[in-house]
Amino acid sequence: MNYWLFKTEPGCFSFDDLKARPDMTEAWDGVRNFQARNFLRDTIKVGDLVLFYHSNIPEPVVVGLAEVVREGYPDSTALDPHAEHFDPKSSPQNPIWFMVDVRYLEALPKPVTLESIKSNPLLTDMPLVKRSRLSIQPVAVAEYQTILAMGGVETR
DNA sequence: GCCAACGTTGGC
DNA sequence: GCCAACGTTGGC
Repeated sequence: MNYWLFKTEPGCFSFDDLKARPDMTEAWDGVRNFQARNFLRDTIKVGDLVLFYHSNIPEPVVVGLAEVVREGYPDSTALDPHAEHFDPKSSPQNPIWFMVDVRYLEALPKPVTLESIKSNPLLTDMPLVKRSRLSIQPVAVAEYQTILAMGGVETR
């Protein structure tokens, strides 16, 4: 079991969008960064838990939790010439880009802002804090638990 | 909307 | 294989 932080721009695909369509597939397309791709293709497994993060807004924030329900498979938008993120170097025989499917779990009672993450000494090693632009990031167990506690989630 | 950080591309 | 140019991300 591993923990992750997935970034999205809520104007593009928000946590509420995921909640509204819990059985949706192919939602997580368009990741075009090799490090993130490697996580999607090789490391992320069914049952892994995801912190859902909204970026590129006035107050960036972790809004909720999701669960991986399908492991890495080829990103169809890379193969579609009409898609925004089409990559001509990708092909069905040799797909370059991958995505996973996630399912809505729950919203954090108290969303955890980037500001509060940055000011927590327990979280200084997170890629998020080190100003990485990585859109798919691993999260340590202790970091995950810290953020859940900050978010007001009762740990069982 | 600005701009710093940083990943990618391509000329050499 | 270096590195300058360029494009994108994302906080502010």
